[in-house]
Amino acid sequence: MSVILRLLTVVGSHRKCHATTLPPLTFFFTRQLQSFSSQEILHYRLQRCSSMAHLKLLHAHIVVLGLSQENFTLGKLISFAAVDERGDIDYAALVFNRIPQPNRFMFNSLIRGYSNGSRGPSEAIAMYREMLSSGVSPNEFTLPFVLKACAVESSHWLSTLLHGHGIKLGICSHVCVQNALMNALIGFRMTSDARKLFDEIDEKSLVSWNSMIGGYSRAGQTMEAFNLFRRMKEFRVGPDEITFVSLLSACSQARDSDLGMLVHLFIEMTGVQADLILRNALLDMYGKCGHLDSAEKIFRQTPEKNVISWTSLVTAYARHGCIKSARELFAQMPIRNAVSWNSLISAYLQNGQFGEVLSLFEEMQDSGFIPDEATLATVLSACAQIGDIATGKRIHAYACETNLIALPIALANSLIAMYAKCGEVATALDIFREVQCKNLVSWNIAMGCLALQGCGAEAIELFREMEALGIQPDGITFTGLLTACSHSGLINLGRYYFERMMSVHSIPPEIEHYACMIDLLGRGGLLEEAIMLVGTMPMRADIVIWGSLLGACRIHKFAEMGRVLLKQLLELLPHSSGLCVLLSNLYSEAGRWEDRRKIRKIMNDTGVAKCDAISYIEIDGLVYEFMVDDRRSRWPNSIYPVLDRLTDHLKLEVPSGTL
DNA sequence: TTAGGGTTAG
Repeated sequence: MSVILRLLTVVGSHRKCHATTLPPLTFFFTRQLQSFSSQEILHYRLQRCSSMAHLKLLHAHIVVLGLSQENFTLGKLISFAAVDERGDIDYAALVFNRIPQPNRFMFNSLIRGYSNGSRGPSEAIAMYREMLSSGVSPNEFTLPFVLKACAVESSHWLSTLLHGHGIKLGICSHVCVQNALMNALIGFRMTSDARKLFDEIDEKSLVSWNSMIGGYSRAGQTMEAFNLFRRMKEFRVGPDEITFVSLLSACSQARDSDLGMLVHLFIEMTGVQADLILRNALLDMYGKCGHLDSAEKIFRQTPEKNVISWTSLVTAYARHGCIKSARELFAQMPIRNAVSWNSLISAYLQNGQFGEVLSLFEEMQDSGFIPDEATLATVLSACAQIGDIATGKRIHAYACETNLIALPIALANSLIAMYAKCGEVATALDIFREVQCKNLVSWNIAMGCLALQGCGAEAIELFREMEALGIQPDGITFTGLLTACSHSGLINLGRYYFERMMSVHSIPPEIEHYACMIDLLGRGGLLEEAIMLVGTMPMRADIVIWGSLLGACRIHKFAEMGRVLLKQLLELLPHSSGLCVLLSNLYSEAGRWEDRRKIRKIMNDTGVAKCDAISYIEIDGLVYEFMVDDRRSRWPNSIYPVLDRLTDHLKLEVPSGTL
């Protein structure tokens, strides 16, 4: 039968080309064809369908042959339109909606199509509901697709309900249903529950192993992923290319090139076919781990690269300081998408080239690419850094236009940060209050920004609100809270929260928490307590800590203590420009010009350069960049008298020695 | 009578 069916294609093509003069062999098979019904031939052609145009032609045949009521035939038609990547789900739905009593196969095809689609999986769930209300019973083919839709929609309660349906229908023992339930839990980040389910699967398939290894990889649990990989051997299950992709992804996230290289070796030893996805995963692993030569080698050896191959290498260059190479490679890309643009744009953000971020954003739109949430969040971050509130507001308006119902939480958080850092604290708080599904990041941003803007009391109030709502804080929350205490001079409250952070919330203090506390104590004149705290730190004090301490010495006129501290530190960190500048300033204030000259000479001789601090100001929608003593001719002369007046005003307001 | 699940870039 299959031989004859294969030959049918030959007959079909001959009919097109040689309608009048068929060769004798083809003529023989044409006679054989007569033994098949028109319906059988149609089914065969539907199975071999190659495009929507082809499908529509076959649909016309169905109508002409009077088979419009044949559910089996229509099922095949719907299946192609709904499921095949060359299909059209709307066409499938159109046909489906004209069928008086659609069967289970048709429902399953549409649910599968919707769960794979880019328009969102809610239609898959709606179709499942319609299936139930039509009295059509789901089977083991139905549940995996609805569960997939649930995982994307984050409908944990719905997946629990479906689990119940599965038990009632007696299909939960099917390995595909179990894998789908496990994958839903992985999607909800309930990795340990997924593992329990995995352990309960009697006859695990390769997909079960790959799903769980992939789950650990996505959760950043690298060791668990590798432990499970080792156990595959005990169960006599051989890995495939998908197993290796998940393992490499785990290595990339952990920046563990040793493990990654072992996986590479294993791939070569097992002789698994390295397809494009696996090559891309290898490229990404080497790129993220900073092995640019190996990443380039894989890139060169990949014959048919896709946009992911190119973007992975652009990202690798950008993240390892080769921004010029990243830009050049980006220019050579034969195909780009929003992710490629975002990769380059965020590279400039990380590099502190905020003006370049904004011009690339313009270029991206001029090239016809639609910015997505990640683009907007990156550009908002640049706006926040340079105080470009005008562009920030334009992005806000754009985001509201394109997200008619609600702003995605990550974007809302970026907006809160942008407004707060640009000084519009009230607008930032309005957005924060309006966001329905705030996450911990939202609270941390709002609190941190209030603290930095000097609104310490408001930040502390926000923390109390958080506690009252039962939201568990993290280390970042406490950095904001302690900064708020420090900037408001609330020494006792700072001590209280620093202690509670460990005793109540079990959060071990990191170096930034110590820095806040030392700053708080130093500003309060409690130098001795601050120095003692440095002594109790489980990690080495960094330049920020010493800077806080030295700053306190300057404010409180402990000049001699500062100089002793600094000279000792300079022996430990001779190339620290920050320390050299601090010492130089201390000598200037004490009028010790010769010592100041010496330290400046050391800086010049040893190549310790003072980093130029760039400031930005936005006036009437234009962002101006300037440095200390910056008298470049492009600024209007009228700016200088204003700056001088501001400096005089500050000198009157701020205690001497702090300016 | 039709068929299914797991993987890569910002």
